[in-house]
Amino acid sequence: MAKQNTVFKDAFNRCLKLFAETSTLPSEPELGQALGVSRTTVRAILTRCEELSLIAWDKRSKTVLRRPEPSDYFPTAETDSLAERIERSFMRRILAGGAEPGMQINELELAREIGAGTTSVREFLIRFSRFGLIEKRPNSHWVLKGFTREFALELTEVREMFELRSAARFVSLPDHDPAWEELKKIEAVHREILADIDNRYSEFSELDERLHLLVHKSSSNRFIIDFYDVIAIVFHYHYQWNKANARERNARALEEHLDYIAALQSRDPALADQACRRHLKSARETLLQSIP
Amino acid sequence: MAKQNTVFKDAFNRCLKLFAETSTLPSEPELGQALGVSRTTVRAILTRCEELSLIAWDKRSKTVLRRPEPSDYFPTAETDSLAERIERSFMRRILAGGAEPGMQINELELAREIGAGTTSVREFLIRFSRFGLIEKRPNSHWVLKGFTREFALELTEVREMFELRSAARFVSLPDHDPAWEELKKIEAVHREILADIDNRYSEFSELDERLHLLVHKSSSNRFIIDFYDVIAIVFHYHYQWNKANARERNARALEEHLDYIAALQSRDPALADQACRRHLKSARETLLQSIP
DNA sequence: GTTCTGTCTTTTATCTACAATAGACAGATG
DNA sequence: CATCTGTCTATTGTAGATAAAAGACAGAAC
Repeated sequence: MAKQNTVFKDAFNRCLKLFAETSTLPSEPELGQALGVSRTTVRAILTRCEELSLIAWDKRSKTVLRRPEPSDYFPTAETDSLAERIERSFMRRILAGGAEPGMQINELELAREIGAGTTSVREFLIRFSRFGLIEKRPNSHWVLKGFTREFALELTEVREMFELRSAARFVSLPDHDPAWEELKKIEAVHREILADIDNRYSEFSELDERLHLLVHKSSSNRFIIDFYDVIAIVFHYHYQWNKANARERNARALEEHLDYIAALQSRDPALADQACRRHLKSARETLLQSIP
Repeated sequence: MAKQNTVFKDAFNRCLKLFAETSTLPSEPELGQALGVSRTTVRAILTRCEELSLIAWDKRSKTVLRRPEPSDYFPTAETDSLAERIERSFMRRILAGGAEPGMQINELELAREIGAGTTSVREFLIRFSRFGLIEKRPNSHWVLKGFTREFALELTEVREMFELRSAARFVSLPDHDPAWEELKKIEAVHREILADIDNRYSEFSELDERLHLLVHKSSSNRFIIDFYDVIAIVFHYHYQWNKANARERNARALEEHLDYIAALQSRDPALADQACRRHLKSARETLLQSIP
């Protein structure tokens, strides 16, 4: 195989969901727009729909013939891009399987294990190297630096610098900036989750990312915003493997977030700075606790 | 060709220079150590030396037969790794040739122009993307974001945060830290260059990198240290294409460096902070002046 | 005349293959 | 017995090939 057709399969699945709403489909360019793919892919989707007798298609007329059934969809395992699969496999490997710092990483072995070509794995490692967890020895292997205490401290040091700076920028945003609107929405979701914390505490992870990314974005600095990727991936996988006391931890973090949000909304730099520091401090402690 | 033998060629050239000093060569492992290559490469070098009648080689005895001549060396053009060649070509292209922001970057075209395979170019672009000058549209082209005023401002904002933090860390380094020794050496070179500024002003660029990297390293933070790569590459190429008033600019910067160095040596955090700010401010202005 | 479709070309994503390089091991040498 | 050399194997760096996806263009349809 040269290229996986995951774009096609994923867009196909998303397209079937559209059928629930309308009986006639829009034009090819419009569909492409809606699904975020090119016309070439749209036509491939339509062709397949026709083959499955899901639609009747003749030039501009496209009529839905029947509701899609579960068996019409591609299995979700096939809709993930190769890069996503590699990332997941790799993270599982280095987080779950005893990954001692200093361990060597072998491209070929990794590729075989994941079932991908070496090129893809290699490109993944290059992209991943900016997270500071691995390092290349030229003409030789990669070295795993490990998710250690030092790593967490270095990460949070930069994170704190960046977020404090971003928060300071945030409070001085003009009133009409859409960030205020988004902040309100985020606040509302916080209250919803807190009201039903026992059932919904696990939604915190996603919300956390949404709030902090919003703050970082107000820095208008590509390096600060890009760095948030590092934070996001670390916390994302961190939440996945450290579930001890998740309910209480998340409840407390939600409260801190609400303080932080209120401080931002006050437009008072000193208040925002304080609230930001408080929250970052406890976020750091939480992260450090999970590291042996 | 599968892999360029630039490691061999470069090590071969460096090996010939060793001949000037000794008439008998050390063992293979020792040579490998000295040249920073594996034994396999050492043996390839020795084999070639033997072919050229440069040495007599029988097991452990390796005697130099004659001085190497210029024609024995590989041309320097062949000793650069492919990655270096790609970087240079690419930088020339986007800095010299009218590189408007928003321009599309074509992997295949770039590869043909540089005379490399697409894989290498692709990997270069992935690595390079962390410098914030290009961005990928998945399944489609790269977009050049351009060396703009905003870029320079965003870069310097982060640089200033990082360097101030590093300088603060520097003054609290223990007395026996080797950084103090290196700082002294750097100071001495500054004075040497200033004493003969008319002839040696162009050596400033390299010295600048040496000093700032030393400061950044004292942060002991991989993210701060890694970010210095971004600064270094920008200033490196910046110096190459903005030579107007280079003599005066560099002379002034050298003086500022000396103040900065003295402030660091004073171990006084407030003094260091001040001197650092002053120098960073003028470095930023210099950079901005060169952007239209 | 604008937007759509049919067709074709270009470019990316990925795999496979192979030379360069690193590295391992056993026997040789001092 | 420690270090070196001869030999062999494993892994990386790079090119080339190919299917998927993007996108360009002309003529058709509204």
